[in-house]
Amino acid sequence: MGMGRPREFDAEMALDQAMEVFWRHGYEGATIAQLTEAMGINPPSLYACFGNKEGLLKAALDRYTKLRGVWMDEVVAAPTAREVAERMLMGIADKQTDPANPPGCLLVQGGIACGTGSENVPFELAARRAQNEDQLRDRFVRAKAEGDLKESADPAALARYVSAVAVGMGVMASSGADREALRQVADVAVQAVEAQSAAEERRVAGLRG
Amino acid sequence: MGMGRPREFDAEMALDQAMEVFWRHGYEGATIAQLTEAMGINPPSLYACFGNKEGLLKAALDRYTKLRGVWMDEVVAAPTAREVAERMLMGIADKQTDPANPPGCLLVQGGIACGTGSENVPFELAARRAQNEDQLRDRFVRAKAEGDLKESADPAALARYVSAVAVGMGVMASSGADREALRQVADVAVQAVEAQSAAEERRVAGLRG
DNA sequence: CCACATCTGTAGTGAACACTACATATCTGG
DNA sequence: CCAGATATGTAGTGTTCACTACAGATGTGG
Repeated sequence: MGMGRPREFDAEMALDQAMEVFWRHGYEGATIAQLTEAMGINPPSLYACFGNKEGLLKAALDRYTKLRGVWMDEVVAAPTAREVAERMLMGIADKQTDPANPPGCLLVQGGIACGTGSENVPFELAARRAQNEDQLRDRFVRAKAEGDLKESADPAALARYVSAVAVGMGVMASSGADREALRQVADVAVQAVEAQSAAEERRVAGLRG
Repeated sequence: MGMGRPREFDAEMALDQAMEVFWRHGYEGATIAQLTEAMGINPPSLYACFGNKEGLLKAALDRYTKLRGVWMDEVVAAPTAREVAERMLMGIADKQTDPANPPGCLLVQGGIACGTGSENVPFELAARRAQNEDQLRDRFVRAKAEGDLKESADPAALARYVSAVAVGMGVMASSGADREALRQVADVAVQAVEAQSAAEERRVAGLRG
């Protein structure tokens, strides 16, 4: 038996376009008409390929987090917790104001609150944000074990903190904050992580005695 | 001429109910049916009183920011920049997890991204968030003038930073973070403000020389 | 008690929404 | 070249949306 007519569009390219629509308008604000037009296909092709609107969102999120995961790996490869935070937040300041993309972060813009029938969309986004937080926490646990973070540091709290700042920056970016403003936020934010570093602790202790 | 039939509902009580619906479902996710049911009125009463859905949102935001403004006044009344940040972020940790309200912050939950026809809703929310940020900035300008913040401190950047953390905490709260988790974030965040204090600078300088 | 003005409840309005039936087109395996 | 399988484009489907026409109710000023 034959394997049927092949699809005439590139699913990944179409996903990139869908991602941008969700990114700009959010899940509920994005309409199937906008999505299909951006993807260059008709509704039946969309539904045959992705199931429904929520399936399309999940596929777009998979692609987004996959691309982002490569970058996050570079972030946590930084030698110290302080530099991890700096790379992460400075990188976010740049990425969230990159004119090649809609402002902000898809994991925030996608939908913080949704109406009846889409309640699990915010959960879905939260789960993806939590993955980033877990990756940061693991890195900070290592930093503490290595003596990079001081003994009293709480890796989970630090990871939550960096995550929270990242999300806050995303919201500010989507409401018009420019790159310089976000970098200033990142710069201040990093100082809280620095305050947890063992090197900083030793520096002050050395001055003291 | 007569002044017509008096309205049979309390506009402020109705607004409180509408506020909660917007808070929980966002602007686009909230339907007129949900709003009218929560407010205990019928659509014509809503439209006669508030114009349209967006007018109702603005009225709810006015009420929200008015109540919040009282609290913000207490926050900026703290004696030092560090304590301003601490009161603000610790208070937010508590308020955003208060079971009496939906989790998170209306100024974030209301709508970060919206569809065609509601583009100004995110702007409206951003403008209200900016008011808080301005109030913080003014307070930090004063703190710098008073010698509370060190000479190299940037009050605008600090205010943006505290605002960003507050927003990030709001998103985390709405996706299930509990009070203790938010307090940990606030605790770390405050340390960045502390690092900008003149007292901290003097303490380190005193140790050095 | 009457003219007028405003509110309220019922019952819709057209538009936009996510989604799909169906006929047609294009492939593979035999 | 045919049968089965999958994709595509056209043209809808029913539902839900924000919003309102209208008639009756309830107030004030004369």
